[in-house]
Amino acid sequence: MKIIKRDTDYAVRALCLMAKAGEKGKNFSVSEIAGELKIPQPFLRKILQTLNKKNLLRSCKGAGGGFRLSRLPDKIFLVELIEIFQGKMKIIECFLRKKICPNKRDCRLKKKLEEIEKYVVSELSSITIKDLLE
Amino acid sequence: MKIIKRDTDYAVRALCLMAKAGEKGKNFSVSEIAGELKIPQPFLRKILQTLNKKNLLRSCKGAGGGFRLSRLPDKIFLVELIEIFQGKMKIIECFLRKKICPNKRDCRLKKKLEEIEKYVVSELSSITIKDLLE
DNA sequence: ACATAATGATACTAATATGGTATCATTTAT
DNA sequence: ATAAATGATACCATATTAGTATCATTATGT
Repeated sequence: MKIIKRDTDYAVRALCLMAKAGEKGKNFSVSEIAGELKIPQPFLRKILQTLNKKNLLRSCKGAGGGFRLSRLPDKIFLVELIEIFQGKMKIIECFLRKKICPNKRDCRLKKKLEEIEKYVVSELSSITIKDLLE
Repeated sequence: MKIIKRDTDYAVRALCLMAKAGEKGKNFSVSEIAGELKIPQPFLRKILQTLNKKNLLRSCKGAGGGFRLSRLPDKIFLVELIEIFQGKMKIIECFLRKKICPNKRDCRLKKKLEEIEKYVVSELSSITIKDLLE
């Protein structure tokens, strides 16, 4: 079972490319990036538009336009990207949906799952696009 | 994004029911469990058959037959159930698929993701059906 | 002004995974 | 023999994921 979906993956790669080449403020057109990374162009376009809406990129319309990073690579966190494209990770929810566990509040399992989830999120929060470059 | 799928969830609940009621060796028919837990019968049947194939249950055909646990509840691990129905969790794979990361072996990211994955698996391995009962 | 090259918005389609049914064969208790 | 169960397996329905198409808008260069 894969935890990272394709769009998240593509987003990460595109951001890395931009960060790598990144003289400050350089615009990248979708076709430029798609060509380089061999990602289907219109799909990537949708992805970058999403990143733009979420303020991770800034866009410029018109000839010579494109996208550029709106933050430094060390301020773009993996967990953020995952949440944008896949929503928050929920490890817990299902087991507890119909209170399989009789003593609701202080169930050991719930606590343990919450711990795991917190750990994962916090670790993923510590990874940035910059970390992927070096 | 939900990490636990429905069949895993149902499997857990069914096993819990069996463990809870469990005088040693008691058989449960599919319809009995499905009725109790309000799970669609034929779907649950498929799930229990899978558990039987994986030797978590033993089955008995014919009138009065059914399924029973083939292990003590404290020997049935969550992570095992997840892997049966959903395959191994793979956090890493995707980011590294097309070597987004240039220095292949000693990349910090890879190590970190591996760490996270190991932690999650080991923590899930420490949770058993028995833990869900008390 | 106009052609061109880009993104914005959005609707649509294709492929795959998930959730669930149906059915026939086999086994066992009564 | 019959009824009550599982075994095996093929099928169907729905949801999610992956990707395309298209028209509108905006900016640039001539």
